[in-house]
Amino acid sequence: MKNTKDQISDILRSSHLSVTDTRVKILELFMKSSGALEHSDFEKKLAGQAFDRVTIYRTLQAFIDKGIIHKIPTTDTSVQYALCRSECSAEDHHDHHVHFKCEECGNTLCLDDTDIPAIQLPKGYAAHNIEVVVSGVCKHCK
Amino acid sequence: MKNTKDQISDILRSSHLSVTDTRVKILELFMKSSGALEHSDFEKKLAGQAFDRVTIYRTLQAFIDKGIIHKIPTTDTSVQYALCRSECSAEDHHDHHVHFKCEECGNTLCLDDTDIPAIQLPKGYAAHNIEVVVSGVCKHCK
DNA sequence: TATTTATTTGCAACAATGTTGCAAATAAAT
DNA sequence: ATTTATTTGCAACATTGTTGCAAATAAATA
Repeated sequence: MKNTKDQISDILRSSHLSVTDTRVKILELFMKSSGALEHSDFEKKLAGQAFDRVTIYRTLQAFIDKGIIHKIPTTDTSVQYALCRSECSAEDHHDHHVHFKCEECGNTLCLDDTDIPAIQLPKGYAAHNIEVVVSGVCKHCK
Repeated sequence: MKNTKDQISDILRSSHLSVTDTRVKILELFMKSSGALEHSDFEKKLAGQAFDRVTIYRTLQAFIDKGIIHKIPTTDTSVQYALCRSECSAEDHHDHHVHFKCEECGNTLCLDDTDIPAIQLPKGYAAHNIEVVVSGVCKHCK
């Protein structure tokens, strides 16, 4: 049974990313978090510690590129990020789960076991990807 | 058969909004457009004409508040807006349709007649609203 | 382990986007 | 036509995201 630091190093190395303090720290925060995180969460959580804003942007983008995290759509200007399940890779994502945004606690969760239903599009439309975001009240807030 | 200007005045008046140049112009652009629009589209389309950036922000917010337009979720920082169907009001929205983003032309469309399927959430979760955004290739680009 | 090479970081500077208060302008009500 | 309420434009500011480049760090090699 490996500790978290080793797990994180493994993830980074298998994605061909150097193991650096910022990347380890950001992955740790993702693993500790129950829900999705956005850029400003990292600025807050890492405040005081010497992590540059720009480095956080670049780290999140690198994680996206490597298929370590994925984005969740929102109706505001924030961008929500969540860890991909272990089966995801840069080439082949299968985040085919529903996202849930709780109106009470504000948290956004991946419902990993809730499948996205098939959708019958009008004639002439080809679907490559389907995003579903449900909002409501989560089980912790009800 | 009413002309567009009269239709627009009616929409504004029935939403208890004064009929002003900016509001009429922005509603016209929505009605002319085949797809969703974002803030920067208005800055571009209205460039040269004397419409303030702040006024555009406030106009879009007012239209949201009154149920004239709705937002469409995205994975970037843009905010997409589209006209609500006539049946929508400030109190009662029924945008229960699927949104489609074409990867070719970049346009985002409301598929007004494509219903959102029921989703079986895990025990303890209550759904209030469901957003579905499909990306792929639209019928004009295929 | 020491050195070289490749990658990553932090900084500065900038661009784009969004917000607020307030006086002037305009629309609606009287 | 005048009063009242609403909306607008401006200025100023806050937040968010981007780029180039030199210094720092990690990985690869000897």
